[in-house]
Amino acid sequence: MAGQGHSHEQQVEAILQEIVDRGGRRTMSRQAVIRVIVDSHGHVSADAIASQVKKDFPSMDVSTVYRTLETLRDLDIVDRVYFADGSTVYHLKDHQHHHLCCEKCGSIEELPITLLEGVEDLLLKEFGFRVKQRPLGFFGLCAKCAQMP
Amino acid sequence: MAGQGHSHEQQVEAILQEIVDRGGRRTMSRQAVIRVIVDSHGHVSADAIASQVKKDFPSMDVSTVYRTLETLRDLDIVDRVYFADGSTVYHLKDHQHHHLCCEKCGSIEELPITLLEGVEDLLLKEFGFRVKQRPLGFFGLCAKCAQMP
DNA sequence: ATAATTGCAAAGTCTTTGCAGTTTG
DNA sequence: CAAACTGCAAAGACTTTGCAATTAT
Repeated sequence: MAGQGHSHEQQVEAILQEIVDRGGRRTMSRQAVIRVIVDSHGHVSADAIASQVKKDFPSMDVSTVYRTLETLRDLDIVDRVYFADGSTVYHLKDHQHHHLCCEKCGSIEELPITLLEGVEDLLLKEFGFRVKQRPLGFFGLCAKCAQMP
Repeated sequence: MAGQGHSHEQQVEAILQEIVDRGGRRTMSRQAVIRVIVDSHGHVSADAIASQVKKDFPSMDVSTVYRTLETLRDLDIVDRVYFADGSTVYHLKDHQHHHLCCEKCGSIEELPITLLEGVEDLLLKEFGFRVKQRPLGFFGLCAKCAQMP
């Protein structure tokens, strides 16, 4: 499994290893994509990954990024999240959390996935609805931007 | 189908009137689109609106649906919501609520928008983050589907 | 060797836009 | 009549896919 509190380098390594273990192959493209995801603290768009990777491998095509992303999702290593503002980001699955997304400065702060546990319990007790845990993005103004109008 | 027909009729009328009041024009296309939104209990995709409307007005183009939707959003009558499963729906703004979306049977249940007030207060007090109210969709299994596995 | 993977080009969604003709006020 | 609105076609953003060439094992 992907390592917990180790260096990013090791984490990339662990994920590549997991791909290999499951019959996939170790390639530069995959390494590059995984590196960006790991480095990015857990929330990047496909496009951001592509541009980032192209700095080192200009020949890399977006389709390869999407295919790598698909592979990582199939392996349950990466999760695709659709935010309430319509944007789409990818992040490591062992790094689940909600987000505070500032609409003004674009900053993204992470929040424990447990934040909504109370609400989820209520939905179960009250409606019998079993929520499937999904990282959510709350949009609004961060502390800084809320102060200076 | 004809149960609430009349009150819906009036609601459509009111919205058309509001468009006119603000300088817009009363057209059949708009009336048809608005009718579908009003009838649909508050959550329809652009595509669903288009197919619905085309039953009566086969010549209606999707672009007109999108433009009408844009107009209604500009007038703050309709809201566009991006759900966490990647789907996009439109609903009347005066009818704000969260949703319980069953991944199995596709049912959508409405919840008071106040559901997350506690969480929002916490985010404000704890992080100084001012959440902009947005209807969210919680995905999972509804009571019925949760029982029969 | 041989099966997985990639780059490229093309296609598929969903949504928006330019334009010329039509309709509303 | 003038401005607003519509249909149609085309384009744009984002994502997926077919295929021949490349690469990892």
